[in-house]
Amino acid sequence: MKIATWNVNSLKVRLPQVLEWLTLNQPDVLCLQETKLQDEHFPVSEIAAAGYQTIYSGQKTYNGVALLSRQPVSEVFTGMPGFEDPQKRLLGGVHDDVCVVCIYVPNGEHVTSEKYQYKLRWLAALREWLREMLSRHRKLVVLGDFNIAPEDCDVHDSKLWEGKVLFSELERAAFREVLDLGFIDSFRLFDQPEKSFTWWDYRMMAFRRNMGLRIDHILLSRELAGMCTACVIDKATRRLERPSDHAPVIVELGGSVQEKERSAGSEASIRVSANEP
DNA sequence: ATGGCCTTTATCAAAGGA
Repeated sequence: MKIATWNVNSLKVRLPQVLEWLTLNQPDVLCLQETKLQDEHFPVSEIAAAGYQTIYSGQKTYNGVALLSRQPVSEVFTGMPGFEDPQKRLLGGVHDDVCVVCIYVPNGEHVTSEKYQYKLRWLAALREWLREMLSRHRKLVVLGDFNIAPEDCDVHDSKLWEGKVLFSELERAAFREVLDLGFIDSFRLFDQPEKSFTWWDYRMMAFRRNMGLRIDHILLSRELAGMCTACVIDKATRRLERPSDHAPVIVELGGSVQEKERSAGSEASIRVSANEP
């Protein structure tokens, strides 16, 4: 099972890239953020033509999240119960037996901004809600644009970013508190290239100079982490003409013991048949 | 050097993103 997240920075602009990306990567689930579309304008039929069902929660101009999937999603939810928020930043549901939560954490603007306080409130509400979700779903994935670089190695220049929004202590502490509920940062389950990032500013030739941050994440419950066989950042998509400023992140699941044995068995049988005269 | 770019909006300048 392949699950991915991508902040597209306007689905209207990026729709051709999204359709191309689906064809190329064949994910089971793709979560989108910053669709910036009201629900009545969501391109349901174009995405259906590519073989994907959709759930979405959008608004005019800002925010907006969506979940594209091969199989239908059940138990669909939008927003967090008990946290009234006109900004459309969260949705999810159960795909196969995996509960998927797609999030677009507030940016925060600046550490002295009222929007920063909103970001911290939003993250506290997320933590408490996820605590409850974990008690109900052993297979839970929380993915999206967290707008937080968790560690020094997730920032191209940690001295420069010290204390700044996206890397401030309070944001990083909030991220750790979510992990402490029992989530694993899938990207760090594997050896990764040095200076791996998911976002690069459009300005300053930041992408060419790899001046980025790793702020898009895929967090897995322990049970899913045990099945995870890969997590990669799709940097190639950031190189396209007229790109989003974020690159997609992809996890591969299904590495349970049974799955591994099954795939090892089929490889062996292929090898045997290939050796036959 | 405190900007640079991109997207949106009852555009043509300003806000927001990160």
